[in-house]
Amino acid sequence: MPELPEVETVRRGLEPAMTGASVLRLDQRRKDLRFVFPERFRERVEGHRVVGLRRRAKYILADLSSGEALLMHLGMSGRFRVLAPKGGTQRPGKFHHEAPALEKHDHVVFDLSNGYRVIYNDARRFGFMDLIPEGDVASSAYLAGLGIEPLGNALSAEALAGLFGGRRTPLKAALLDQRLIAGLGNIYACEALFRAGLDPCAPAGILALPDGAPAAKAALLAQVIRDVLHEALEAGGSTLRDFAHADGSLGYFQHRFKVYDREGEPCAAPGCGDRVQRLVQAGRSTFFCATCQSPARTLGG
DNA sequence: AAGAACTCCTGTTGGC
DNA sequence: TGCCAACAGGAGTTCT
Repeated sequence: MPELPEVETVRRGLEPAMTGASVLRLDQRRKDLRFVFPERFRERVEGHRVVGLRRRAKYILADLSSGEALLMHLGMSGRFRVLAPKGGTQRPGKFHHEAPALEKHDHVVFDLSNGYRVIYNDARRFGFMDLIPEGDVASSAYLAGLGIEPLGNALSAEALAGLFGGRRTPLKAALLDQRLIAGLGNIYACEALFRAGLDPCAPAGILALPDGAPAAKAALLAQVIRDVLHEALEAGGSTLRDFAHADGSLGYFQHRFKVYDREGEPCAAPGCGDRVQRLVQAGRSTFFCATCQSPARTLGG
């Protein structure tokens, strides 16, 4: 499920349960997810406090008092359930004795000193976890090559032109390339291109002028990427109130996508009248409106 | 060396 | 109802 807004929503949901609490017990219920768990995983986590919870791109990082960071990636189907302690959060050490039985694909269980229980569930097991010394996190193979965070000021017209300039790979593929922009996935790549009126098949290099300066559509694309991510974050955040029962997908279904997964439906643009089409790029479905995102409009903007 | 194809795994959906 | 193929929000590796 997770692209950047979903991962950030999950991080915020985990925060009250994990930040400041110690991991009393870690139950690792199989030897691997996408990769084998780190050596002595349980021993290296148990007894240590979660000093902070961060996010980089689609990774969640729990900084531990041991000096290591627990790095977690949700892959395609990873999700967390957060079970509140019986009697509320003001009763440290009280466990939810009536915790429901574990479910299929529950792979890791964290029991925390504040009574919360956090369960990682991942049917497809494309997710993974690792432990990395704090000082090596930024230079780790996971994070070192990641591109810019798309939520902040780093995503500017100039940045887009610099990253995409000269590339002949399709715009859609460039948006999915985590080495360029870190955090976009298939949904928001489709949605952003629709909002910007850009042809997913157009070469990424059109965002830069011949002299390398950003084209007008680079500013537009940067803006709509930020917009669509912020809107998705708000949709996720709106459900955070009862995140104690969250499964990570909360907020997700509230989104109303303009093109994603809407093949054959009318284009959402007023007066357009065309229908959303689907094509496959680099093995992934691209949804778009051939009228609103025509090559002519793409070049014109 | 860029870009596309293939790969991991399981669950869901849609067609017949 | 069963059966089977296609597809799924990610991303590393392997090909051309």
